Amino acid sequence: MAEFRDEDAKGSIENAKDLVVDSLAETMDLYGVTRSAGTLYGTMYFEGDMTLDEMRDKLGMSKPSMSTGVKKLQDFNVVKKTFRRGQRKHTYIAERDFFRFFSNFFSDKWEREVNLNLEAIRHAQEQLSEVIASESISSHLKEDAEEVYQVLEDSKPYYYWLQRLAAMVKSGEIFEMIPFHPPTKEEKEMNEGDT
Amino acid sequence: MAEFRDEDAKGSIENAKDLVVDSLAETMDLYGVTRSAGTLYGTMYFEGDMTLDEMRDKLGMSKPSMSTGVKKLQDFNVVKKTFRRGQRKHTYIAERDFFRFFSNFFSDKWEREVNLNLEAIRHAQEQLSEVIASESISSHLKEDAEEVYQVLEDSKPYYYWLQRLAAMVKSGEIFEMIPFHPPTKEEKEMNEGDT
DNA sequence: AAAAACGTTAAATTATTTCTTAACAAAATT
DNA sequence: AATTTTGTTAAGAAATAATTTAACGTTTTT
Repeated sequence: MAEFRDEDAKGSIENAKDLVVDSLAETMDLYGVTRSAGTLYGTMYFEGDMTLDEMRDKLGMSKPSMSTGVKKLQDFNVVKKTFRRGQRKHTYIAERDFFRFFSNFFSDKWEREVNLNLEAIRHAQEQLSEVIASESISSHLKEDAEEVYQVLEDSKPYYYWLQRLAAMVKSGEIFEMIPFHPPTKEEKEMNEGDT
Repeated sequence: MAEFRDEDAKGSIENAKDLVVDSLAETMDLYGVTRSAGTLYGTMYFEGDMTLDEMRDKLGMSKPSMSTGVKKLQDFNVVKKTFRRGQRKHTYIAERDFFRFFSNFFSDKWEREVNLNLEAIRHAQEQLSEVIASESISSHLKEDAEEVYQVLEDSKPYYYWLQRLAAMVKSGEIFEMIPFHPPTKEEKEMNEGDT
């Protein structure tokens, strides 16, 4: 009989973890990470370091899927390879500090955004400059080119700002700047709709 | 002859815009927005307000695609319906201020992340509490439940912090806090690899 | 009021992505 | 050195997602 209750309790604990794993997966889905990668991350979040075989057993998926999933999560900088003494298989560990998760994930994305777009803008402005400089082109078109040039020029401050933000997030400076605190009354109320 | 140069110039301008449209689309792809929605946004960014038919003509896609694409972008709060006087067709306009784009896009996502996960945590902790409170369960399992409970509890400060960040981004406070400035020497160097 | 135009929804097709099984390459053990 | 064991790559199958055509309801114009 006690045996039976223990089985129930075990299920309850697993169930509780699954609730959170699912919401972590949905969160990552929000940012364009596939649900299965998100589920893998969530699982590793609770299980600590794991081998590919352990992941496969836990998730009931194939080993190549685990391999590619881990790789993807490594690309996002939220999973790292670890050493487990006397363990032949590779082990991997998920970033369990969500502040660092945030930092790694978004600073990377934002840096890529900045580089990507500033480069596109540079090339675009080069082309536009040719049109603007050319003598044998109608003034109407030149004005068009100038207008587009200016629109691009005006967008640069945003990218410089984002670059700063990314740096501050990467360094952790942002976490000093915006301290965390116990939730205010309003914040608590926002999450007490359906008790 | 001048006619011909003008055609070239027109192509150059379109080409320059396309470069940036593509990088905007790739950027949005980075955050999980489909490329075609990103392309649509980029197009609207340069064209100003547009009707569905104008989008269809510009992108060479079907009207329902434009309709659903616009709807998606409205969900992200980066496109709004506008009034164009004496125009029967609906018109839509893209958010052209990237600061506001950032603000609308991320504050929404982050709020959803917070609500989603705090709710999951609340439910999970309820379940775990039952296990912890129960008399007829082995102490080993109770410890497990308590450990998981604590892990969840420890993650809450992150969500409260994210909630604050989202609020500051939404209100624009963050843009005062992290001012934008001309790029520093290092920042410029980062984007002058291939001139 | 009838006809036309517009936007959305539904159904079907197409394309893309994800996942698995199978084959391979690399590493470690015996 | 030979044999396992492990991880990744390749190819095929399955599942998802995106796109289009067609149909519908609504609004606007005449």
